[in-house]
Amino acid sequence: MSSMSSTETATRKEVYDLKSYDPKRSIGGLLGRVKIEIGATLDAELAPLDITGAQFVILMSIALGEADSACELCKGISYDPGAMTRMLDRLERRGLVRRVAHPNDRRTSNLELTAEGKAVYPKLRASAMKVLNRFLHGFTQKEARQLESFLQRMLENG
Amino acid sequence: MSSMSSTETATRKEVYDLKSYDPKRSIGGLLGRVKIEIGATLDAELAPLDITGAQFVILMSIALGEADSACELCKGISYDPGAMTRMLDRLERRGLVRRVAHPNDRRTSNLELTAEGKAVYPKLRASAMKVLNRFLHGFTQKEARQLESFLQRMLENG
DNA sequence: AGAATATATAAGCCTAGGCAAATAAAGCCT
DNA sequence: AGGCTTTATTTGCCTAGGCTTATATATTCT
Repeated sequence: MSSMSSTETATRKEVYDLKSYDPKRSIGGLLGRVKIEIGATLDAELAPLDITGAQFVILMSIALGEADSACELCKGISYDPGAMTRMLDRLERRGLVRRVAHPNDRRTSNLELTAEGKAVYPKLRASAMKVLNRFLHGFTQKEARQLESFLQRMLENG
Repeated sequence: MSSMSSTETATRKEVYDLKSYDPKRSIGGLLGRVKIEIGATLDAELAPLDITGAQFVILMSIALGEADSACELCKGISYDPGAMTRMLDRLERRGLVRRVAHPNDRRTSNLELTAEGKAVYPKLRASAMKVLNRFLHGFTQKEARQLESFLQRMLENG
């Protein structure tokens, strides 16, 4: 465990208190703005492919085999089922995704990338990487791993 | 400057490369999910006050004197001007915000919290703090400051 | 097997943000 | 002053997600 600085006491368990909490400079405010900036930059990067940030998330999930049905997709990323139906309609119309009949369960469909979807995937991956690397410019590997660890810990607290 | 580990070379300037990049565990993916989780938790916390997360951001900006017009608000948080007009309409209808004529510029209005808005503000502040502290459970002050610094650096890279 | 329950998707309605065009008021230029 | 540009806000139209209800299919229970 790390040592405590002189401003920390054994009774102070929480990061922010009424005096020190500055909404704008807080982790909450910063996180929101960073997310917006990354999102906007990614959207700009994906615009030539005519793919939105939201579509990017879905396509990546399918490509990585994290979900092979609409329902699993929704669970994985807290997305509304109704919105997911329409999202998949759009991706199917665009020729990137295919709904394939499930052999044992007629309620659901297995989701697959089409040939075109598979062709686009590496570009999506590269775009996301490029954007992230830009925002992480000047970060050492160690710092990046530490940031990942902080965010992971926050998720686990949720 | 920090020293480089054995896995870092002078030529490796970027955090993610094609081999190591795992979209889901990446800082981008984690950031998105943490933002969603914090947002959902804050919404639940604010629900009794009948105030949404989006409204929270606006009210806090006005309360902190970061913006006294719709235009400044939009610039500060990358929000659409049209959406802002309607957002302020809603907040005004709810009696939390007031548009006051600007003495020298008849294009714009100064924004103020009403008495009710001022009364709600401390509750908003406390709610946000509570939510953040929950997600930062187990973080030392030092770690929290480091996370703030990382996010700030990302913003500056944007 | 039959009934009750759970799951997966879809459709309808509502709200809210993004974009573009419209309006109004400043500011500037000469 | 008159005209051009910029700034601030507003409105209409479009898109997309959230919530609720409907429908079809599985699963479970007895």
